[in-house]
Amino acid sequence: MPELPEVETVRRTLGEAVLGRLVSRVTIHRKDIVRGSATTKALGSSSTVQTIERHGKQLAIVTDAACVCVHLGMSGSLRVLKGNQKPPIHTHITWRLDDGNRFVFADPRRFGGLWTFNSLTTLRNDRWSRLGPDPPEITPSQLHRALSTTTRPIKAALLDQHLVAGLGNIYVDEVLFQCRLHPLAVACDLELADAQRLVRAMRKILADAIAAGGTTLRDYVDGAGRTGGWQKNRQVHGRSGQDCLRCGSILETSSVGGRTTISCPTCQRQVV
DNA sequence: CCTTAATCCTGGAAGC
DNA sequence: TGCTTCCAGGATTAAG
Repeated sequence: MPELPEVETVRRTLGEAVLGRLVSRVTIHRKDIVRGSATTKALGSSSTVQTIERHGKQLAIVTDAACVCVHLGMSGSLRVLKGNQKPPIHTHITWRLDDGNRFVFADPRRFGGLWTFNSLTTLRNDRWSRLGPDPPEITPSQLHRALSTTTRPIKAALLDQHLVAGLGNIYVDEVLFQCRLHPLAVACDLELADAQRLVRAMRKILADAIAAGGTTLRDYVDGAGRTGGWQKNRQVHGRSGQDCLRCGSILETSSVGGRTTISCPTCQRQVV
């Protein structure tokens, strides 16, 4: 379930433990989780961690000799292990640091993965260039223009990482509820004012969720192993059949873009 | 070019 | 209690 706030929280918490550290050894437990060159060198062995970057839901662990793009998918995690701390189940890659600690990539469902690049520039040019802007960066007119190109439901469009990067199923439902927009509203029928409201809501909700350390429904923990706290702020996700907190109607479940969707039939506006 | 649907995978929950 | 079935979902791929 890692969406932008969870991935950003991982970026920050992992960074606290690994920035400036030398990677003394990399162990590949499962090779097919790595796309591109799956050598320990390409994964950062014998190099120093310089920065961890994020675009949308993806991270880049950048050393002075390697650049590893990490996508957590649905169940992936990047965690620091102190001392002899036991690695989580389904740990696929282990990085050992010069301070004796380790950090690991684990992913039970293997929807995530690692992609190796020569540099952050190459990653940005070859991979991240296909993603839309992050919600904090996108302008209302940019979003309006992106939405104008598709007849898909607004929810499907917002989940498309090529238009705007970082939203997943949980936050997109929350954003649409906040904006009083129905998930099935046709994207290209929305007006600039709708895009303005969407941008404002995305920024607010994602910023609040980052401040709360992300949302933990079941498995998610940050780089230090801590759970998030934003789940208690959800207005619609996971509340099917319960009262709308705004108007009291019963929240309904549907499937939009193949995803379970919760919305209020009364106060979320259907457009065409 | 566009869209939607199937697919990958495991573990937890629900059903029998 | 223990087995089976279903479901969760991000992104890619195939199909319509």
